[in-house]
Amino acid sequence: MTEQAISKVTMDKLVSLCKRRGYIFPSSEIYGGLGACYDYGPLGVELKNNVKACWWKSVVQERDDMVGLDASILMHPQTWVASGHVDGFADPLVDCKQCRRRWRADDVGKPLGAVQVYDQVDASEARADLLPAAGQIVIRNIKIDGSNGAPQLESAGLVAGGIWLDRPLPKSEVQLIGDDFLLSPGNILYPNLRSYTIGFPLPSGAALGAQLKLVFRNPSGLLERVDFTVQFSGGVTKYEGGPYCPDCCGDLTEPRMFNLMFKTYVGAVEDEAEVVYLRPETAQGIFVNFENVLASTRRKLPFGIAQIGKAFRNEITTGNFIFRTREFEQMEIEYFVKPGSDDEWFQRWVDERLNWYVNLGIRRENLRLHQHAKDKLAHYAKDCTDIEYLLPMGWSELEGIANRTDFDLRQHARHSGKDLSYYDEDTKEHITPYVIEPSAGVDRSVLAFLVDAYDEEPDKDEVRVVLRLHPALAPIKVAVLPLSKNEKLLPLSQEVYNDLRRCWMVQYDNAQSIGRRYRRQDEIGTPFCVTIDFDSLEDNAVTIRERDSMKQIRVPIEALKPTLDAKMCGEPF
RNA sequence: GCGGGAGUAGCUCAGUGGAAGAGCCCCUGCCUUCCAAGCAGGUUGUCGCGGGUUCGAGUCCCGUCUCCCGCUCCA
Repeated sequence: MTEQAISKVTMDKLVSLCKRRGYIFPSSEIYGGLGACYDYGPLGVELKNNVKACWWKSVVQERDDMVGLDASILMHPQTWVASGHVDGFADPLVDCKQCRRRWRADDVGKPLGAVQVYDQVDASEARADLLPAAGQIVIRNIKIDGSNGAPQLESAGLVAGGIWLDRPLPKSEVQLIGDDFLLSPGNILYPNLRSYTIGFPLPSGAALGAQLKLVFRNPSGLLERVDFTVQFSGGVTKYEGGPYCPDCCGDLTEPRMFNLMFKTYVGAVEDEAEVVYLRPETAQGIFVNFENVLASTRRKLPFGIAQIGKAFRNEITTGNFIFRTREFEQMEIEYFVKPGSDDEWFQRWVDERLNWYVNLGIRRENLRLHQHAKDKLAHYAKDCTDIEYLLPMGWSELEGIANRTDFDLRQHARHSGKDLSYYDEDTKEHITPYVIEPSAGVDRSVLAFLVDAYDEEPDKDEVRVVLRLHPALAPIKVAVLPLSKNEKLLPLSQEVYNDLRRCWMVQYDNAQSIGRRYRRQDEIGTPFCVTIDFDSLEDNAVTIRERDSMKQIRVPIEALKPTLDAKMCGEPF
């Protein structure tokens, strides 16, 4: 069922439906659009508001330990210095000239340093005990520039070369895997005070002055490359610099800076005005208000602050409809806990948040948790688990739950000079709380709810398209449909419509055939249709038709509201 | 930014240098009866933009803009 359902929905179909029915439009479309910006149409804004309302209800209204906040988008510029965004949120990027892949300059490693080539190695210096263990360095290749080195490499001579790494690597993590000419168990690893020399036989054809490339995997699993010139006198060779493409070891372009924070100016005269940023995350608005909330609401640990709001990131690469946009909306919680209880609360929030999606109708098998490897964590995080959804283009992150430790509060205390500690009355001491941050994307959630709800089923020669949205999320809860446009049905239909619309978003539609109107409501996800027919004029009863099963029940008009209410709260149809 | 794809009706798309089209959608009318029904009508186009070639360009050439997908990161 799942595989089938997923295979039915494609981004193209969904994008088309969204535009056709008024969920989501490309931004500024009459001017040709603006990349990666979208506008929520009449139905989209309802869905999005419902998603936010369900979240707010779940994490604020129904909890004792949470309060809300709505901080401004523009904040004091120092905020972003303290948070690390000014320094750390500008990505220098490089492109590989060979394979065209793009990398963060940080990720491609730093130059290895000098290379020495020896003309002779005394076998007694071999330190086989240092060759070892877990696989981190892999020497994969050595080439002679300007030729396809292979023929010359077949008869490796007795001469040995060495690579001198400026960055020493732990011995226990060093492994030389020599499945080609380069390495054999006899290869030599010289430990040095601050570096290693890895010995290897030079190809016999490598003449004095030959240009060599050494390519190997570094501890992160990325390729690194050293270019050097053979000098049999034992001297230090020329070092070509780097780094190189971690994927193919091709040459990279110069790093280019991309600032991921949108800048703007406070003050009407631009060149005298102060630079401020559009916030790249809502979280900092919570941290800077920690003391205000604490003082005004008399909270005790553990407690949390929830916020929904726009955030802006000048992404280099956007795309995938509303999944990755430069302007987006977040639903964030900063949940403050006593240090030591952070691991437990972290897990509780992961469970809590996962259940939220499931309770709103997303199939569990289309969700998964992804725990970040410790060495991939952001600088502020001790732990991080993503909630991922199986979108048509693959598993994609909807929400990240991070253990941010006390990093943010300490940073803001330091930069602002204010005391952001919490007085623990149990232990009579001041502590800086740890914080668990469940941070969800509104737009991504909307997309996931739409994708998961989208269904097609055969209907004679046609296909019935249904958005099986949870009633709490559906933009229109009820459609009121007179069976025909006959005037006699009008007064009662209007009466029912006007009564219901005081409770829910209701649509009135008398155009075209009843079947067509049902299908239209199915396609926009309306869970219930109420039909007024000629019998209604006599018996004061109407028909409720349910979206998913297309089943119908007849109820007295006076029982209509409570019946619909019960059905929307999950009573079986 | 690099690579690929695409711009023709609200949507999906066809269109061979010679009158801008189809299906769906939408709207109006008829119908006393329940799942995109039928019948009769109807609206909707700077063919992305600007040049050029040509008697004639949606079609060929050049330029340009925009959007989509992938590559990095993240909500």
